[in-house]
Amino acid sequence: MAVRSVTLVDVARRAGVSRTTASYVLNGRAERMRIAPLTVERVRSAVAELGYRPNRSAQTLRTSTTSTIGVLSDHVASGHYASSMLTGASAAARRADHLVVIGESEGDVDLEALHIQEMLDRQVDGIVYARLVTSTVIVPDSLRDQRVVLLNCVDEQRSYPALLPDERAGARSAVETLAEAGVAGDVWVVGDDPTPHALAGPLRMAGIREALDELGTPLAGVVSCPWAARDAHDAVHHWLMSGVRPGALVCLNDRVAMGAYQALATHGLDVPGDVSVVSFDGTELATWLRPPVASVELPYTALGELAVEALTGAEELTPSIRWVPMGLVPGRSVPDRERPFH
Amino acid sequence: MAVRSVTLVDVARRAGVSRTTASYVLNGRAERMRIAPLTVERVRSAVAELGYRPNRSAQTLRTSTTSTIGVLSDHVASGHYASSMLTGASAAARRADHLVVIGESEGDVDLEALHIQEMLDRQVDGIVYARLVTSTVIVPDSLRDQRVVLLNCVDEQRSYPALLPDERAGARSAVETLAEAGVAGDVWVVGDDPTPHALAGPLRMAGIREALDELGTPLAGVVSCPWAARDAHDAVHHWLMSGVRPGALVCLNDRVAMGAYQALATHGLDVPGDVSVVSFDGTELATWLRPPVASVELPYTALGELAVEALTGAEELTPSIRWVPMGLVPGRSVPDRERPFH
DNA sequence: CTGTTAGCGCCTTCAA
DNA sequence: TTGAAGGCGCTAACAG
Repeated sequence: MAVRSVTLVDVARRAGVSRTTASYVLNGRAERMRIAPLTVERVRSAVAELGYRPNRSAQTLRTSTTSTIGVLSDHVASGHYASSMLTGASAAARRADHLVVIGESEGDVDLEALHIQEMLDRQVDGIVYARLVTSTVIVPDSLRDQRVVLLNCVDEQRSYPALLPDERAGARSAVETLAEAGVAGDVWVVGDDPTPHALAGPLRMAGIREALDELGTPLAGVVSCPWAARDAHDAVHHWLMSGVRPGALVCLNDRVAMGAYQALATHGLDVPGDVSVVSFDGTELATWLRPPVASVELPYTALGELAVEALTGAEELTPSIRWVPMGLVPGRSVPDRERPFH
Repeated sequence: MAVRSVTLVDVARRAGVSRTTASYVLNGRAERMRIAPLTVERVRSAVAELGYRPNRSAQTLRTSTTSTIGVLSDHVASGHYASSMLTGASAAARRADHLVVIGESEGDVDLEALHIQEMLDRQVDGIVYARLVTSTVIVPDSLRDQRVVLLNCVDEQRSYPALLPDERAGARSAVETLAEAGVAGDVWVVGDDPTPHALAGPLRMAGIREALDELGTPLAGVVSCPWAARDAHDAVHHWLMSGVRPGALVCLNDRVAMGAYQALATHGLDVPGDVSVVSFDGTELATWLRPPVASVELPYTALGELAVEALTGAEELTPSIRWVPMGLVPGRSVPDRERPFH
């Protein structure tokens, strides 16, 4: 334990060179300093033989950098699927030889402040400020002048670079999926119920409307309900009671789709035989439904990766919004496209 | 940015004392060093007025401690609900004035080794070695002689402290729930299909058998299937085709319960009217089903908290297994207990 | 290419 | 109580 670890001096001695030379070699300045290849080799071997590892704290004290990225979130690490954002962040960090430290505020501003303080004290090289639900945020003052990237949120003043799921484009691809299957003629939306500060709902609606417009097909109607399985079930059930028989449903998230499925089943309606369904979020739940529902996926992993890449990369950070593409998790909730034989 | 931050010297000067004194005050040695209360006060104010924050790297360089805990996991951060372990870890760390750094190996040993290296380089004060699925592991050699706590796993040699969900007790409470509702007379298990290295299945089965034994009721039977919604549906559907009409199902996890629900619905069986159901894992899925299924919850948050508390606490770490209680997420999948009127 | 020198900010004797 | 001094391990400018 306290075996006094191997230091640069040891390496230098072993390689028969000066500390300076050893340092240069390890910092990739051998070239510039025109150090003999043989010398470089000797240093390298010494490092290997001794199992030398630079002392990060010493390096930090000297350079004020830590090769560490902080990820600050409200609930991202907990409960939900959104934590795959951390997977993306961790992977990207690894690639850049960085490590990720996390801080979950659980929506508590004071807790958040403490985490920020801890991270700044540790001189993280950058901070990802993330939200579980796409929203507009007020970035704490303590983060001013720090390297920050907003993930799944934007600040009112647009003074930070932000990464957001491209919900509009995602919504369009949902509609296109229906169109390709030839069932875009009678499309209903289930779940329109914008939560304050949540941006996804309106964007999804906008994308759906746009796509239908281009197809020259009107939106048949909207069934409003909160984004929860139970509420969706009740709303759709009630709605179906009125005798409507929709051709296709666009559910604004997977839980809503689950509720809709339950109601459709109660009414003896088959998916995709009688009704086609597409959904949003692309959670595992989508694949568990029978049949699995085609769902426009929230690109959490990509968001995490891009945020960390921006922070670890050399490019300057400039205020901007970057829309990250959403993929489509295929399902069997839409009929196979009729393929003309030729 | 490079405004040369406030250092201890500044504080000392401002307080009109020596660096030594300031240091003592900040490290809680004022008492022992018999420093005048007034002096202490002056230092405290100086700290506040200057917004002084000790430089962590300098402290680390000097003390070899970082107030940082590493959490190493295979997939815990990703996709699944298990990430609430990180919430627990983060919260416990915060309470102990520590921060959590994460490393996700994605099941790759080399990647894991790299993360371990990074963490050790940064001199984390302890490491949580975690697994998404309860399993037996081989702890990497590089972790020997480090402060390590195993979370949701054990090593063959039992040479580390380990935290495991108390599956047996959890299973017993599942059966008790059925018994209290008076429906423990015809209990079937759905999902027995032990994955290699996964420990939960056998423990759950054992607990169920024990509890039934004590009730003097035999286990009616077992429907085997992998722990997936689709497989469970198919297995239960097939089984019901044979005409069996079970009184109660213990599903070995929530996805299995979901599949069972689907099959029961197909056969016109009502939950809990015709069949009672209890399940395991306590994921959100359990609450989304109709009716929500009562589920024995995996205590991920508690596991995370306990692991970090063990690491940040003063007590010595000794090899052991600590069984962490599993709560019951209530549902409406079991009839209300008949309450005698009196 | 190399050795020297100077800190980075903090903790911790030691002698005053 | 305090000032001086050493050192944690490393980087980097500078004069050979």
